[in-house]
Amino acid sequence: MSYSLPSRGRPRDPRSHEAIIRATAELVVEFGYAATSIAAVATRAGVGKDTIYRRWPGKPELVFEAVFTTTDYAPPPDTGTLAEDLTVLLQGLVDEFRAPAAAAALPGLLADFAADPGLKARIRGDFLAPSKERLLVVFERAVMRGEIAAETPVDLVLDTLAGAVFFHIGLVGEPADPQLSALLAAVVAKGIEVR
Amino acid sequence: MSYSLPSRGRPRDPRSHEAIIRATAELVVEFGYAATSIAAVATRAGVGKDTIYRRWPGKPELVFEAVFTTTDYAPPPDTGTLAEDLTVLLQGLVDEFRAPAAAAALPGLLADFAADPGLKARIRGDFLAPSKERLLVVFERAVMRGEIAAETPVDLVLDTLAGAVFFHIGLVGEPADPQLSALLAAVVAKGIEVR
Amino acid sequence: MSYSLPSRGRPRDPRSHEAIIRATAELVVEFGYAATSIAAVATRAGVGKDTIYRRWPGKPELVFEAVFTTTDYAPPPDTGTLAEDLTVLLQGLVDEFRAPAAAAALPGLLADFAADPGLKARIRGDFLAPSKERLLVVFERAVMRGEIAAETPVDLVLDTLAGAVFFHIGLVGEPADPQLSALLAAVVAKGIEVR
Amino acid sequence: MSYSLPSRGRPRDPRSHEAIIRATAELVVEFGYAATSIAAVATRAGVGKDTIYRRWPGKPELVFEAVFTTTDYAPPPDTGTLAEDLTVLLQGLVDEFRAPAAAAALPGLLADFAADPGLKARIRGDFLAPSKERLLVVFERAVMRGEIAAETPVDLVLDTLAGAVFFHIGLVGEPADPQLSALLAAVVAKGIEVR
DNA sequence: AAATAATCGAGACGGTACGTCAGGTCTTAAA
DNA sequence: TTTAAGACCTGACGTACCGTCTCGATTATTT
Repeated sequence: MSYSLPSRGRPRDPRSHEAIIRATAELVVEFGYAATSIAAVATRAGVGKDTIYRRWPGKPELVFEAVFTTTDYAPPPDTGTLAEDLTVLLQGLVDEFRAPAAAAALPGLLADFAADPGLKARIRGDFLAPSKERLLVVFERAVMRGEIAAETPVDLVLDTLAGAVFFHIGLVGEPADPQLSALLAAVVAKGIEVR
Repeated sequence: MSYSLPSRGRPRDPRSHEAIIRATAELVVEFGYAATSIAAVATRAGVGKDTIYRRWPGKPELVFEAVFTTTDYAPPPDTGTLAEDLTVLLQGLVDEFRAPAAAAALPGLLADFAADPGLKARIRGDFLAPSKERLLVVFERAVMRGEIAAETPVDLVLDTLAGAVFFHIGLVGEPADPQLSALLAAVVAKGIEVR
Repeated sequence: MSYSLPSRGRPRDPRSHEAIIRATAELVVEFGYAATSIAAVATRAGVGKDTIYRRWPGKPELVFEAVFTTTDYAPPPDTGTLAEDLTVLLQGLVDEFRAPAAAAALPGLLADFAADPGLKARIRGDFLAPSKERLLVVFERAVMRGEIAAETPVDLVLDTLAGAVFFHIGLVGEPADPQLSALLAAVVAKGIEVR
Repeated sequence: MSYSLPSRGRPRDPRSHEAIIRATAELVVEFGYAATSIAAVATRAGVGKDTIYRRWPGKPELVFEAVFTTTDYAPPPDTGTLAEDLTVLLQGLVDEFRAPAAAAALPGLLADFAADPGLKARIRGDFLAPSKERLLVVFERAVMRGEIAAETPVDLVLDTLAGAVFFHIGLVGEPADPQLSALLAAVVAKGIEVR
């Protein structure tokens, strides 16, 4: 996610970018999303505030990038059954939501995205896009195996999976349950299977 | 949810209480959760700020009460099948989440609750308690009918249902789909049925 | 200085009056004039705020009475010479200004009196009246002794004496100088003597 | 009186400084010292509150600077006699105390300075310093002329003059008497003269 | 080499909201 | 009618962030 592209003049220092991202992630973990101010990020990164605003429109976009840099380019799971594929996929979501920075940032971050009309449209794109691609492949294979119908609503299933994990982990703050992914995957898989 | 109970001295004016609640709900609908300030609520309610702080510890608690005064004491559905019971129950959640004030407040409200350790513990209690009671009854009947196992995890199912609706409606902002409740209920019901 | 006179119903409890005066004097000494609030006085006196407002119009009047209850009905000095009479009179002023409660209250008290048109007119009356009476007698005797002219401006001399003591003691906070009264009296006496 | 001296970053806008000073002086004249709030100053000056707090620690320091910007660098009077020198000097004090802003601000200002231990020490320095320098020169000349003793207590005389004027003009609010300076100067001069 | 231009850290700028506190009035039940 | 208690509205307090701006200085590209 990049936000500008100048050409002449002094080029932007990439070390600033990195320092800002790191400072943001640290502060979010230490103090939470709401208590993380741009000014504090600038101070910790040893950077001027403008250097931040020059690169990101605001806190939501900055924190999003700082927290989700570990964009997983993991290949879609292919275990042979829908339930196990979903388990792997869900475990990825769980891991993502349970990462310290993400866990600390997600509720406030999603709230800020939802509150801004321009950002709201990007929740599905920015937050869920990687998972959706993998889910699509998983579904394709499941359709070919005859496990689910071709018209199974991907978005709704994805919202359900993400919503369940977000609510269970991010909001309610349930302790880590190693069987969560398998349990949820089993329910959903069985729920959408044709027979 | 009440926050005080004095006895001597001038009693608190219930009209202030009501005016504050109404003003809060209006402002949340008009400007959103984040842009609703205590001072603005006080002004619109024709009330001093202290009168608000005397009754509620802060914005989250105030908005929660203002938005969820319509605590539904609806009886648990009893249609005869789990899927239909869940459909009714889910429709209640959808209606609740789609109410103007709730839709405007929920993301920010849940974020503020999640950010405060003291409030986080109350998300399950305050937000989900009514639904959980009804779901428990629905599950009891389903167990008696032999549709689901006795040990079906109520909390996880509830988090899934609420999370799905919150993500789909509240965050992503999908347009109203009259079949959403039925679809989701069918998937989950089938997913947790014993056979 | 009394501010009200009811007649029917429950009579006012004189112990409240005393408790309020004492609490006021204590708080002024402990925290200063500005930091002494009516609410704090009420709490320490074990009294409701209205009981205070029913007897005094506001903080300035209350503190004035609390701090200057020791209204000195001392007779005018009569030592035989103007300089010595003035020394005694001045020592009275110095003692009054150096009393803990008065020292703590005077600057703020005079400021509040000066800021209110209604009270400003009473500075000369309430604060300086007792001293003026005694100074008048002292002057009469000095005139008869031929030390000063008959038309010596009493008010101006009194303002000078009071102003000097207030500035030196109350504002600048000079440490106690036992010779201050004599020194100042000598200067002024010599300054206004006819020869 | 300056309160900060940074070097890096955007320099402070001198127009803000000027606008704040002017707004302060205006408000003090219009509404009095106590009724002049920092917020009101900020609004009238078209300035944020922080811009004020960045330059002055609080209202007393701000008002002091706003009211006494006309620091008189007038040379010490040199008329040939102590009494006339004092008359000129006193007339300067009278003019200063009778200036609209000063008259409106002085009682409250001095009270706030006296109430704060840190500021109290500065009354003699900030308020009286210019007059003291001139009085010292006047006294030196008077000593050389043999009018007064070398050890005449400058501070006490200054407190007396300032206190007299402050009490007579500032507190009691006596109307303008063109002969006041001469009268007071005559008394004090005669009072401290050696013969 | 000189001019142009965008960057950098720093921090001032006008706003807005925060949560607390004081002032002075009003309202209860009890005396 | 007073009392203690305490709620009420108003408005000021001093702090913290917001996102923009202005400074001198630095580092590129363009002339």
